[in-house]
Amino acid sequence: MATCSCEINACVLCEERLYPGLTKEQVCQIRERLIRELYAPHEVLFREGDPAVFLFALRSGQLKLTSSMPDGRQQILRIAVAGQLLGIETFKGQRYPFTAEALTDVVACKISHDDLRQILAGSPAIALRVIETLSQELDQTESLIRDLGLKTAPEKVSSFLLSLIPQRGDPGAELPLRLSRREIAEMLGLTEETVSRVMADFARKKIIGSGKGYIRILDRKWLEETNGVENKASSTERRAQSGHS
Amino acid sequence: MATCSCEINACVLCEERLYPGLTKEQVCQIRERLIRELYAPHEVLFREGDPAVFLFALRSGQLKLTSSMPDGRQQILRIAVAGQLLGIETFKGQRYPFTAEALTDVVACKISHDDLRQILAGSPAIALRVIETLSQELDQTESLIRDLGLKTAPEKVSSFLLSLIPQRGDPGAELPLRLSRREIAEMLGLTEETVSRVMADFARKKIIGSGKGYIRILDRKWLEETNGVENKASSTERRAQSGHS
DNA sequence: ACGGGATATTGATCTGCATCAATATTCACC
DNA sequence: GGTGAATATTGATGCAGATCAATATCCCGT
Repeated sequence: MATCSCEINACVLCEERLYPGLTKEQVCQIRERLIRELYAPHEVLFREGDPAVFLFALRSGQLKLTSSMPDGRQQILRIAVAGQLLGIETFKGQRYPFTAEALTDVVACKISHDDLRQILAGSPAIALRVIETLSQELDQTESLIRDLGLKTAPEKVSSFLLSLIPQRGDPGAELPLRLSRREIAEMLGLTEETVSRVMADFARKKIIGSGKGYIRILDRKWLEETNGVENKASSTERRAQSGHS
Repeated sequence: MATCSCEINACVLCEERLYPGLTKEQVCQIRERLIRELYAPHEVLFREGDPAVFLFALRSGQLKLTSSMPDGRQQILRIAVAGQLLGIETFKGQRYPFTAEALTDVVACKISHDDLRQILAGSPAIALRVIETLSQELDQTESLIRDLGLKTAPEKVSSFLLSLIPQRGDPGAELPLRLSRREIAEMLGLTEETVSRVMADFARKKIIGSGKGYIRILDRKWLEETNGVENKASSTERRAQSGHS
């Protein structure tokens, strides 16, 4: 039949335009393999070490992906945003390598590995889309490595703050901050005290304005210089500004 | 025609069995888009910030992927091994996000983004293969984040040493060590002095034996405990504070 | 509006690793 | 096999950020 009741499942895997060569029937067959799920903030989609049965296509909202050590130390690997595919690291693996926890209300489509594999085998357009998503995730992850491996605490925080700025939209507007100090610390490899101190310092210097649950970037240029990634022209005297003693 | 002279280009993208639905002619057409290249140790395939024209499929050898800050601080993002695809992060991007430098003799197949896109659009088997590779790279990168973000120097070095052990083969054998102390440090977010000290300490404790250009794992279990990933209650169980959220 | 737990700020001190420094070893090349 | 440059080891000292500690503030349910 030409219609089915699966529209509610709309996500990165089920937009009709991704299947140019397929009939509506076939598209519906694909869609029926997807299970739409809703999660509230703090809900866990899956835990590190669990058998990896499903993948998740994130339709809306944000997740944090964390890995922890037996003694309780925890690291945020990445913040997943709408459009990304979760758990693809287990494409050939057995267990989820991280815990996925909702930061906001989340809508996600769940699908089994085997089903995804079949869909990919039959639809190059979807496969391309997945490759693009994975590329983006890899890029995002590599950026975090840069931050963790060679930046000082203020540089890390600058980097983090800059990452909050949306590509489109007013950069001077209030930006929602969904992570606690502890979570920011867990992302940047710092302690919450250090994050708090650095952000207080930034606020004192009028680099940012901070309220509860949001921040406002007041001096983006300063952050971009402090975060260290930008222009290589002023490389020589750069290090002077880092600590004020 | 049924034969062409492109066999020399064999790599992850050009194994015939990956194109089950295609004729030999078509496979040869794909292969002709690939350019095989050879690199000696220390040769650079491309530099961070260069316009990203080509992707590289690594056929044999190892590469280090590095990113550096204007003041010279440098971070190894990942060691790429045979089978991986390089520069896919730029699938939609403009510039390489890292420098790729050969650690060993390297054979790689070079291909333009557009050509790869066409191949992927026409061959789901290849696309699946690329997805698997990307998954592996993402997993590898996430592991490094764990090391960088929440491990101490000895834990980092343990982690690194364990990563040298091949899946198959005698774990007690001499393992080739292609990275200098400085490079190990650049990978783990340490200094070369610290790496040297930790490794000297490990050698003193008979955890490893070290010679020129190789190391030998003498006490793998100890490393696995020290690296912290497995269950370890021996040293500090008092820190575990069951704080969920 | 109140009380109590979670989260954040701020201060004082400690420490793991960086930094600075001085050899020691290996390697490349003639 | 000797000479110098790159790499590695080892020691001494310093500091950024962790840790410990004491409020302060927010948040939510009743």
